[in-house]
Amino acid sequence: MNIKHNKEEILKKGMLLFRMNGYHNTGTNEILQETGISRGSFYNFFKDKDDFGVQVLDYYTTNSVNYINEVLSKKELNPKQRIIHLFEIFIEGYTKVNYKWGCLLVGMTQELSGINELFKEATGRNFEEFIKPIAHCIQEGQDAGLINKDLNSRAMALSILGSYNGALVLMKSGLYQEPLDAFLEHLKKTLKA
Amino acid sequence: MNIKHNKEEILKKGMLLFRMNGYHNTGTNEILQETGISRGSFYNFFKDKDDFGVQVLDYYTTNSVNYINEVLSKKELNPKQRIIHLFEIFIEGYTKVNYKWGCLLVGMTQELSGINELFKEATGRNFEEFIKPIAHCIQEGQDAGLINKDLNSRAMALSILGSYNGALVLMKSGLYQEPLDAFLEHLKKTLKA
DNA sequence: TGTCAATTAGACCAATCTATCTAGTTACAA
DNA sequence: TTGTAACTAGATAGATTGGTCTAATTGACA
Repeated sequence: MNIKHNKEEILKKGMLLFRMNGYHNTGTNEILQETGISRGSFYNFFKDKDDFGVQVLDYYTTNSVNYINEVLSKKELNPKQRIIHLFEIFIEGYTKVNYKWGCLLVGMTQELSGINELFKEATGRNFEEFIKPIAHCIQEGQDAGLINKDLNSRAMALSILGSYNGALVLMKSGLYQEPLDAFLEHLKKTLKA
Repeated sequence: MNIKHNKEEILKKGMLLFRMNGYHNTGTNEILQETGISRGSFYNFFKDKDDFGVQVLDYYTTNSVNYINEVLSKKELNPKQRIIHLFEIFIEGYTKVNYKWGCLLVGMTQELSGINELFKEATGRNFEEFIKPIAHCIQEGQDAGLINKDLNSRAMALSILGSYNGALVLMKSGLYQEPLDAFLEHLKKTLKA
């Protein structure tokens, strides 16, 4: 009696494992064991581990960006409030899992972009997907006079996303909540009209 | 004819390898080959690979912080100018190696802090060493009225260091110079009196 | 029903991983 | 000179790695 699996559940589990334990530190055996899939099936779905890694990353970004779009389209808040709300939600999530997780995209960038062109292409492309909706919402805020125009919307999105990622790294390093609070303060100041 | 090695040259080479290729992606064999040291010597100097990793990280931080202290004590610049100058120098360095490197401390945090208590202790402790001199210089600038007091010096240092680290991640992901420029803009605005 | 491609199972493989172990060498102090 | 501890060399080990291979099974469609 063979068991059928679909790609998405494998990608989801891989996302979890890579995010918690890192790419090189997660073996294919662990993936097989955790998903209950057989080796043959895995290599039927994915060319190799790198191919799987890239697909996991794309899956992560797709889901994250969908969520971002959802939050950033809440009509009961103005554009500036939406941005702040978005990062408050994200940070609350990390607090709830005791600061043990990180952003998969940051992790993969750090671990792989320097040594593997396939992943470098993927991380750059995926970051662009994150930047787009944030820059768009900032632009809205700027047009409405709610957010200053010291930087154009893309540069401001880059600066904010960068600060956020850096705060997550500091959090994970053992500084916990403090850098996250500092980031939120910084964010509010950055957006000030 | 046995060859004598000293710990520092091994640490230096390990630093280079971990920084370029990551911790899990660098095997002990590669370390032995690159340093020319024998397996026996390596395990005479270091308890195991993790012990080596932590010592490499400490070595990296000690050197970096020494350099930071040097730059931040240049009397021909005022405290605010020194901070800006510091990050401009760092960024110039990354530009020169074609954005291929990253901060070892960020890399080790991302790869190891979530799964290894030894490294979590080390990364937190090492980040504190980076924060100290920066916060100190900010405090000087605030006392002199050159830097605003929207945040206390430590929180501002956290925010800046976080933003810087995040910008390096974006750089490495394939966005190259753009996030670095956005960071420098942000830095100047953050410090504005 | 018969056919065929997609999928699954898991044994197997070569390469690589970290770490240990023994034997030999060196430096230095008594 | 001898004793001792630090250091070096490199063979070896056992576990684990990513990936391949063959055979069996499945599902969809002719």
